[in-house]
Amino acid sequence: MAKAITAASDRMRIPCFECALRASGAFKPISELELAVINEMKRDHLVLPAGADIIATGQEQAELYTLYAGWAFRSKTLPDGRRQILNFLLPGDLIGLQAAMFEAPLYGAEALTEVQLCLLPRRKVWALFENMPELAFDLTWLGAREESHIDENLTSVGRRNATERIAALIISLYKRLDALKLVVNGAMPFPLSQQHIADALGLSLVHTNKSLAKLRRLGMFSQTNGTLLLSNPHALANLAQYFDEETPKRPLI
Amino acid sequence: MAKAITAASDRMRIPCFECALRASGAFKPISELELAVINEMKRDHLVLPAGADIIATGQEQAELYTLYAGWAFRSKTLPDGRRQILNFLLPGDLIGLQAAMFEAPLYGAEALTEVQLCLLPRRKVWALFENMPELAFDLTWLGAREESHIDENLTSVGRRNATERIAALIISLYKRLDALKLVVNGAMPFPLSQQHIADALGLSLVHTNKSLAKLRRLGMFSQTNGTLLLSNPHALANLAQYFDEETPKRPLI
DNA sequence: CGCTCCCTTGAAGCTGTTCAAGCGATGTGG
DNA sequence: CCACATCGCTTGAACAGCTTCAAGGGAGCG
Repeated sequence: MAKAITAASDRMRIPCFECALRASGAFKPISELELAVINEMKRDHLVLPAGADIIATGQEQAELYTLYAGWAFRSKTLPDGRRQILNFLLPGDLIGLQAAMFEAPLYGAEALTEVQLCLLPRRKVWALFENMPELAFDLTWLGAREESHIDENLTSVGRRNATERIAALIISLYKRLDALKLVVNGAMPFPLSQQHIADALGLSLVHTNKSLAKLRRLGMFSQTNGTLLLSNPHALANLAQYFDEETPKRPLI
Repeated sequence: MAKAITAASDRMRIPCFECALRASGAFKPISELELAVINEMKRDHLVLPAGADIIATGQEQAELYTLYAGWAFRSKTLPDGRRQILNFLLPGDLIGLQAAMFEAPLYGAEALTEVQLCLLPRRKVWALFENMPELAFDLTWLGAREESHIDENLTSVGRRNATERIAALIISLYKRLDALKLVVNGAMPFPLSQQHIADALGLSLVHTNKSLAKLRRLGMFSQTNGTLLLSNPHALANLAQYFDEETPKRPLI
């Protein structure tokens, strides 16, 4: 599946008019003009291998990206090395809006699988606000949506116990993937390692492993190399007390 | 200090030209035109008592507010009643941007002290994007700033122990209040109850109490009716491994 | 073959929760 | 003006959820 990566990043040319992601139908319809502006703004199409830094914490002047394919995550690391994963990023998600607004990002973003990124230069963001209010609004909308995901994460880590946290994480990913038409018969791609889950949920690796095993024993789901099969999403949502709906038809920039 | 509140909300008239908050000098300079537009947009100036709902979870079509005076917080509650405070809001902060973008808010916002609010009708938000890109940009900027606060909270709750969490919370409030010129000789207003702290940090009330006592015993700070006196902010920041800087000169809408 | 990465399992111990009780300040109605 | 309720803070004690330490196993790869 993973193609050979020679340099740190490969480049491809994919005009926004031929965007496979948009063709999935999961996104808000868009006018010809808006599409042309986005295409104009997109400077590059990058391919990065799993584990690559998309935004590094030290870095100045981080760019803005749209995740075109693959999974990524944002994280924050304390001086002594403790790491917290803030949220996971799926196709269509914006990466680096916060970083583009400030001088230096306060977090890092990393590719979790091989990813493809649409590069939207940060110095063109302002032009969007000046010339294309619809798209500027969409940008803000996507920022608000990301915030709502972190809100949910924070409630999980603050108020749910280990098994509930894992259940909530899986359900929320399931709903997001489902909206992207990436769930087939209850089976979803699941490239997270147990360490990723632990880092996202504020748990130790060992306890994450045991809680996952417990949920499997309960018959909630099964896993086979990179795929997770949800037998009963409803039961899992109940266990997690998770009832947020994924917002329908979001914009894609 | 607290004036008598007769109805659920009192109304006042404060034109943005006479904004005491802006006069504090903590905010980004603004053009005459922008100020006029904000003044035009501001429909009302509300006074709500402590404990009042600013945004209720069920509510549709929540409005957008700027907190003019007092403290508030956003929170999320699970079906079984467990509550997580997501972040605290101080003067100059926007309330309800996320809610204004979606149909229904996914969280609640509540006054923690008596508050004064500038009401910015949500149906005028779009006009801002169309006519005043500078202000629309500022709106997005403020959204990104709020997200960075939640990022920090999430890292606390996920990866810091009880005393570190409390230390980090106090330091971050201290820095924000300091930027607003609300700290006098290391003394800051501190209206949070221990229950608020517990709900914000994912701790039980009892353990919050004991951890607070420990920090006081360590000589980190002292509390006297609604005021917290920080003896050594640097030591507290070290203990929390908290080193984020409050971004200088933010916009005020 | 040996290395690394990820997952798994057992055991011990600590951090934080839950239960329980009491205290002082504030407010209210008889 | 006192009796009584409420609210926020405090403290002790028992328990449990989660962490840490330790060890081992399987799959993929040079």
